Amino acid sequence: MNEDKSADEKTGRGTVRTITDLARLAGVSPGTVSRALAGKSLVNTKTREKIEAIAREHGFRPNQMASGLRRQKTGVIGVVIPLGHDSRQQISDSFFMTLLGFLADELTRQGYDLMLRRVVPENDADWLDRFIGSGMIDGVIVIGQSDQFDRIEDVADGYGPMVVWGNHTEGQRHCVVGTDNRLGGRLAAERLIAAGAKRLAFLGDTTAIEFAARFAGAQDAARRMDLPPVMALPTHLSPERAAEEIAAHIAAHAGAIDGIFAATDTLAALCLTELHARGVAVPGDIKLAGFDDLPIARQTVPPLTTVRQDIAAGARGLVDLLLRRLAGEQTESLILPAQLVARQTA
Amino acid sequence: MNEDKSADEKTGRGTVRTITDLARLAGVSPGTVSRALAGKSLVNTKTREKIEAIAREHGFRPNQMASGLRRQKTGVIGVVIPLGHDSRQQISDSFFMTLLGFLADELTRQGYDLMLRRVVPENDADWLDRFIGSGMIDGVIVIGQSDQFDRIEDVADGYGPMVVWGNHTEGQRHCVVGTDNRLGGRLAAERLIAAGAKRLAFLGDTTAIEFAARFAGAQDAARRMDLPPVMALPTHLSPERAAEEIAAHIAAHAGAIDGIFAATDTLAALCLTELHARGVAVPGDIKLAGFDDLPIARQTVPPLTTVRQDIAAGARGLVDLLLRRLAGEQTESLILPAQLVARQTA
DNA sequence: GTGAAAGCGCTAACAC
DNA sequence: GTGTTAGCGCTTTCAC
Repeated sequence: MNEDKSADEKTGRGTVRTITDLARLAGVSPGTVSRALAGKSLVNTKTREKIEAIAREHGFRPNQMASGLRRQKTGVIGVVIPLGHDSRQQISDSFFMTLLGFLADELTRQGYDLMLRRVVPENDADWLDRFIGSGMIDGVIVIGQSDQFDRIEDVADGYGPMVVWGNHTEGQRHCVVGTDNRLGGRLAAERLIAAGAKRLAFLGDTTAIEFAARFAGAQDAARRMDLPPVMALPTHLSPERAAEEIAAHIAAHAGAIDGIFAATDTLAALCLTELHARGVAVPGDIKLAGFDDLPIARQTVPPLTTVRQDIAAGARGLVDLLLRRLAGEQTESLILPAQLVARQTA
Repeated sequence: MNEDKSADEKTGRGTVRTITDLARLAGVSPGTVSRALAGKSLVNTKTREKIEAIAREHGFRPNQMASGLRRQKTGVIGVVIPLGHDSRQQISDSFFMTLLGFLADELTRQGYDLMLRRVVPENDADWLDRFIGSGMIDGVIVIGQSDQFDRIEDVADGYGPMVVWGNHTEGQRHCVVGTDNRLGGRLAAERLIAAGAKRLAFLGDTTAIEFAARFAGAQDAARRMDLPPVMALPTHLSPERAAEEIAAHIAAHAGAIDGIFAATDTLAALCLTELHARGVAVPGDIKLAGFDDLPIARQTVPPLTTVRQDIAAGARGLVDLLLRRLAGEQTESLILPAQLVARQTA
C-alpha cells in the first residue's frame, strides 16, 4: 500500500477509484461508504471517520456522472449564449462576459458547476431543447434573448428551471432578469436633452429587443419634450464592423444631430473616437451617452455619461431565481432599476 | 399519440425520454436504437430511418450522463481559472474573458462542451485534482498559472489531457500555450527607448509569472542599452485598487521616469487616464506601452502602443493540443510570437 | 447502523 | 443486422 500511497498523494487518482474499492479497504459495503461520504443518514461515527480517512489518504473523488445518473440531478447549471443574426456579436461584448464572470462566482458559491454553451440558433433551431434534454444540467440560464424570444417562450411553457437575462415584455411567460431598458433609454435621452441636445440619434441595432426598448425609452423622452423623433443609426456590435458603420453615419449626419445615445458603452467609445478623429467636439458640438457603465466608460476622454446596469446584482438575481425554480417555486421576473451616471460627455 | 405529439413538439421533451421508450415504439431493441442513433456499425437503412423519424418526432435526446458513464468519456472539457492571491483579479480581466470566448467557440466547433470553474486555490488546495477526478470532464484547460505553477507541474506528471495557458519556463513538465512574454517585454521596452525614454518603469504585479517574464524582457532591453534598471511599480489587477496604486506611483515617481511599460492594456489605460489628470503629456513627458492589444488599446487618447497577443490563435492552440493529448499523443508546448503594435503613446 | 440488491439510461460484447 | 446481457459507479430502498 505504501507504493500506492505515494503515487496517490501526488496525483490524487490512485487505485481507489470507486466507492467499491474504498469499501473493500474499509471492510464495509459500498452502501455504507456512500452514506458516510454523503454525510447524511446515520452512520456510526467510527465507521465514518475511518472511511473519511481512507478517502482522504487516497485522494478519492466520487464520480459525479454516476452519482448524477442515479440521483437524476447533476449539480450543473447550463449557461447558454445565443448568438443572433449578428453571430460574432458577443465575442467581444464585455457586458455578457462580465455577467458570465459574476455568474460563475455566484453559481460556485451555491455549489453548482457551470456548463457554458454558445449557440448559433440559425444553424441549430433546436439549441435550447437540446441543451435542456441533454441530461447534463439541472437548469439553464440564457444570457440574452437575441432574436429567440419566441423560442424561449415556447420552452418556458414546459420547462421550469430556466431563467433568462434580457428584456421584460408585458405578459411574457419566461422568467427574466434584466435592467429596465426603457427607463434607461429615457434617462439617457433626458440627460442629452438637458445638456442642450435637440436632434437626437440612437446608435445600435434596434432589432435586438433590449436595444429596441432603450430606443423606445429615448423616443418617449423626445416626444415628451416635443422634439423631433430620434433618428435610428443601425450598427453591428462587433467593433470592426461597427467602427466603419459609425464613421459612415457620422459622415452622413454629423450636421443634422447634436445628441447621440449609443446602445452600449462599447459603441459609445467607438463613436467618441470617431467624432474626435473628425474634429467634432464632445460634448461641445455633440452630446453623447452610452449604456452599461463598463470600466471603459471611465476611461474615455472625456469620460462617458452612461446608464449603469448592476451586473453583479443581475447575476445574483439570475442564480437566486433559478434555485428557487429548481425548488419548485413559481417566480416573477426581476427588473433592476437603471441608473444614470453623469460624467462629461453629456 | 397525437396528444403526445403536440406536447412533445412544443417542449421537445415528451413521453419518449429513454432509448427504451423509443425502442418500444419502433418495435426494436434498445441496442438497435443506440446503434442507429450513434450512426456507426451496420443498421438496416429502413430501421435506421424509422428510428430517426420517431426520435425527431418526439424530440428525443439521449441522456449524456448515462452515455458518458458507460463510455467513460463525457464530451466535456473543463476550463478552470485559478484566482491567485489577488482573488478578484480576473473578474474584469478582459484578456481571460476574451480567451474564454474563443475557447468556447473552438471547443464547440470540435463537438465538445465546456465546463467552467473559477477557483481560489488558497481556499482549496485540491482544486485541480478535484476537477480532474470529478468524472465530469475528459480533459482540462487551465487558464493562467496564477501562483499555482508547482501544483500544475505535480498534476502533469500523472495526468495527460491537460493544457495550460501561461508562461513557458525552461524544462517545465506541463504543456503550455502562451505568448513569448519575455520577447514581448523586450519589444515594448525597446520601443519606449527608441522613442527617447531612458528611465523605465514596469507597472504590474511581478510575482505573477507571466508578468515577471515581461518585466525580465524589459530589463534585458534596458541592460543591453546601458540604461539603469527598470523600476518595478507593483499593482493589483482589479481596476479599483489599481487606479489608486497607479496614482500613488505616479505621484511618487513621475519626475524620475520617462517611460512606463504596463503589464496589461487595462493597466496602461488606467495609467494614461491618471497621467492625463495630472497634466503629464503622453508621449511628450512620459512614453507608455501596454500589453495584449485589447480593443481598448485603439480607443484611448492617444491610442496605445502595445504588444499584441493573438488570442484566437491561442485558443485554437489550446484546443488542438488538448485533443491530441486526448488521443494519446505527447505534445510540445506552443509559444506564440509577440508582436509590437506601434500607436501613439510611444 | 449496515449489507444486499436493484437500477438510473446508455453502450458494447457476444450470440444468433 | 438485431436481440440479449452485462455492466459503467453510484444511491437508495428494503431487510435484518
